[in-house]
Amino acid sequence: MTSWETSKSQRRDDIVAAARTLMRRSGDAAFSMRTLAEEAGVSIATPYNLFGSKQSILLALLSADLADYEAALANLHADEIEVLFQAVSMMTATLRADPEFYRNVMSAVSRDGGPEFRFMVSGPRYVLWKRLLREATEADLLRSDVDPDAFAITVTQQMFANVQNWAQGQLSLDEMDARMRFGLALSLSAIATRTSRDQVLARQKSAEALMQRIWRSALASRLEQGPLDDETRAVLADQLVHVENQSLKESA
Amino acid sequence: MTSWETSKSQRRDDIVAAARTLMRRSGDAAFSMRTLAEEAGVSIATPYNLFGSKQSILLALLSADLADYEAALANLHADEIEVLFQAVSMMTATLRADPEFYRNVMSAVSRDGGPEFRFMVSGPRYVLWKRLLREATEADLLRSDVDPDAFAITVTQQMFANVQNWAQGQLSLDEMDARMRFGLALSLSAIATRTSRDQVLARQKSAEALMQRIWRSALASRLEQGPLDDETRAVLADQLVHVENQSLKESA
DNA sequence: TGATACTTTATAACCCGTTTTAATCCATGA
DNA sequence: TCATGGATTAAAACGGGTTATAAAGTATCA
Repeated sequence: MTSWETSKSQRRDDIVAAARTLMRRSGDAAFSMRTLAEEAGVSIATPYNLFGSKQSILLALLSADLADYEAALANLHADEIEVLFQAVSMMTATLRADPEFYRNVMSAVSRDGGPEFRFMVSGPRYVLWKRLLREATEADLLRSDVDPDAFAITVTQQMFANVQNWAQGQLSLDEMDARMRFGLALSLSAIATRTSRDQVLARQKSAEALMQRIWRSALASRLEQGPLDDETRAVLADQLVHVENQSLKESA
Repeated sequence: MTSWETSKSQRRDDIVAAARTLMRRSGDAAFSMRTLAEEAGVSIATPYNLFGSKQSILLALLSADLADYEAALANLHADEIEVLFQAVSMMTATLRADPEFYRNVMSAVSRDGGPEFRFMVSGPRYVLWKRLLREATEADLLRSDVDPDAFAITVTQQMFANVQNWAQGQLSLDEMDARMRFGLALSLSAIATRTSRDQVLARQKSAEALMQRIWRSALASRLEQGPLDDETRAVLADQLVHVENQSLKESA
């Protein structure tokens, strides 16, 4: 590596570090390319020379963490069905470790998020889930009479949609976790074998109970803020989905 | 309605019509608030006075068509499981009637798409699906031992994610349709009753075959463009998901 | 050391969505 | 007919992402 290249990669690192700082400090509101350049001690043109665009910079932030996530996932020791649910747990744990940061990065990236975003974030995850599901099938815990690609796509899409919904403030982290578990268990229960059926159904029931508990407590805290007018009550009754969303908006 | 109010609603209509024209003419690239104002023969400030923001205008475009969709859905006569799949067909048909328009509007709206978007587009659809699923349950075509809210959320989320993926250019309309059918059938098969099990499984198999056919033809057309280098081949092998996406990008 | 080649810099510009300001229009009611 | 008052207008401005330009800087090689 020539000295030019080191100073270039140094600058890249500076910019990514500055982006992290800004994102963590006060969200994507404070994250303009001009403030980023200032924070990194660099001119406004440099980030464009080195990264090309704002979303590339944000993608660089995500990529590092996602690599950590996958590495940790490789070290799990459990039966092949449990690993699937642990993958969910780890995703939630990753997000919970620094929620504002991830929320800001993910929603910022997916706002502009062209195909690049999908390709870099969703793509690798699809490969990962496909592998996990194949391993479960090989262990005779999932039936093999359903197209593995189709199944993996469905599952991955569900996970991804949930994370995105969380990032956009439509779900609490807890509800995201519960939805992912429920959706996963539901899908799995459609192709579970005799060996794994009970295990999967138990997972499904527990995720279901978790969701119900979350809804009840969201509703309760909504009631504490004051009585419901009729319109709000109707919305809540029909659209429990939005309970979290609304309390989130009001607290913002 | 006073004469002021008629001229106001006239202006609203002009603006929405101009937005339709611009969207259909050349996509969201041509859709700036300044060109919109010009097209509508109105000052830049007026759209803000009447609608408040760009996304409100786009939402107004979507809302009318979604209302049509739901109205048409109310007139279906089929057994309660078939209606679910017909709802998918009708969604696809709606989008196919004017793909560029819907793609542009949806991706533009969901790009800026704050919670408003979700609330107005996804919310009513959730209510709709929940009703359809309840009717199927009451007809003893779905088991009732799974929380209907949780189930409806999962299904709606899947449908919505698929439409969004299509709007963002990651899926062909055909693949979106196939994915929706497959995901729906898979979820239903987890809670199908003895009466409906065969029907649902047949749907699942046919959607699966549909997806495979789409992948094969996408791969074939990709091969016609020239031989695959190793890297591309690896991506395609592991990530069939992106076949459509890539050919879409290249043809753009 | 000095010339070369490449990068970064400063700066201005462009278009975007949005907001603000004061001026202007014009239907309404006296 | 004319004053009133709300709606629309023109125009400028703000901060945003991004790009273009020429000047300044700096590592490499002769």
